[in-house]
Amino acid sequence: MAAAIDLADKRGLDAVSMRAVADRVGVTPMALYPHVGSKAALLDGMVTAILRELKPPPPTEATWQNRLVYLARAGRAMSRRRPWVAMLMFSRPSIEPDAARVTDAIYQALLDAGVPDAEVPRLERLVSTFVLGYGASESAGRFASGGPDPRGWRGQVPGGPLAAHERLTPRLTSRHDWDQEFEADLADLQLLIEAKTRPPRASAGSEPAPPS
Amino acid sequence: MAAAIDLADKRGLDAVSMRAVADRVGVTPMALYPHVGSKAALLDGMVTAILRELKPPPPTEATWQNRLVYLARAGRAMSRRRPWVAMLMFSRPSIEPDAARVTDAIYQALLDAGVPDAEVPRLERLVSTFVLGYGASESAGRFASGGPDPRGWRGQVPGGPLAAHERLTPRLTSRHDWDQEFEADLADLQLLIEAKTRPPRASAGSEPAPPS
DNA sequence: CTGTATAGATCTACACTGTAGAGCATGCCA
DNA sequence: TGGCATGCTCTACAGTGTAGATCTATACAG
Repeated sequence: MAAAIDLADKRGLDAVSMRAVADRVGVTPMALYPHVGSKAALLDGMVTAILRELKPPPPTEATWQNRLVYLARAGRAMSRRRPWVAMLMFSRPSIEPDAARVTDAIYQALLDAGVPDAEVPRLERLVSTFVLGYGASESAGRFASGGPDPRGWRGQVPGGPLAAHERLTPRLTSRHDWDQEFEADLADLQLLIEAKTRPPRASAGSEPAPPS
Repeated sequence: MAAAIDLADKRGLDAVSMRAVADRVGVTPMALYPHVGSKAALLDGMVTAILRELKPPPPTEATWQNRLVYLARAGRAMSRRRPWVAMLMFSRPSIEPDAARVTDAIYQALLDAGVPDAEVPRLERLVSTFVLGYGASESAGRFASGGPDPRGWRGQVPGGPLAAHERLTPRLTSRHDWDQEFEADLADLQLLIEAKTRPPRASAGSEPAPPS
């Protein structure tokens, strides 16, 4: 497992092949199979190992905000250190024991915040999905801005000009600080959580039907 | 492109190989290269095509809430119809023209909601990252619950029992409605956006929401 | 009508992938 | 000493993306 992780860190996830891992362990590819089962299981084991080395949740005495922010930052840090984990984690059930450990910490923070029990699991998924999505976007290239050259959206678009883009141009051309954005997002999510500590109310309004 | 998408729809993304696509087009694998450049470019082209077939944003007369919800639902619907797109989209810069079209619609909705210009791009990414993450989690298996059998987290965990899980057991064992959860998440994000329509404050005080 | 240029498809080949199946060596227990 | 299980190795197969050279059919100049 360690060999596989090291390989992914140094030469990318694509370089993690049975043969490469076996070589690094000093063994024949087929020797791995009794131990890891399959390539998919190997990738699974890699995230499990990473998840396990995620530092224990912060002490209970800290405020729930601090604990939540700590966990979120830890998640993002993990995904920056290993740009390959985020994508893998999307394909792993979040129920497995190691993931459940950190899930539980988030549950706890939300409970301490005063979120009603019925809302806790959903909000946990909301938060963790966002953190994971942010990490994946960063490391897989979705957030790649290409610098201050807005050639992408300025290219002619069939449906006419992009009004909002035009208006926001100054905001879009300046280079971006992704750390800062993440922190701002966390603050907003915190806000959202605080809003849920008050009794829930029904939403209003009629919405257009979604496309099938 | 259509052949590749059809293949992915019917036999999964892994079945999309140069040879398979070429076969379906009635041509030799190498004949594709002058047209698509590479396998990576082919996958890129697939999402581009999907993005392009995403219905045009709803009419401007609708409320911003309706437009936002419409777009979010459309995104999720897309990721349910083609379970392979969400993961691919994480590795595609969101700047490209086709993506920019829907990005612009979200910008517009946020602007109409009264979100200050400086916050709009970030909030757009917050929302779209979540929607994409939700879709990816659903279709790649992260949200796989395994039904009402909580064997996963109930398995012995080295660091002691999972207190919050224990407390939330009744909420966790019941089967889940992911449509409903998505809607609830959207409502929450809407709430968050409304909170940002008030002038941005430097500190993080928590004020109850005044009536609109 | 002929000759040639050119765009596009093809064929072959290479290095590589995950893994099934058979064979082989070593250590433990009777 | 024999039997046996465990763990490793070897070979092989069907598949991958794609570089390089070759072939073919079409369009156009004379």
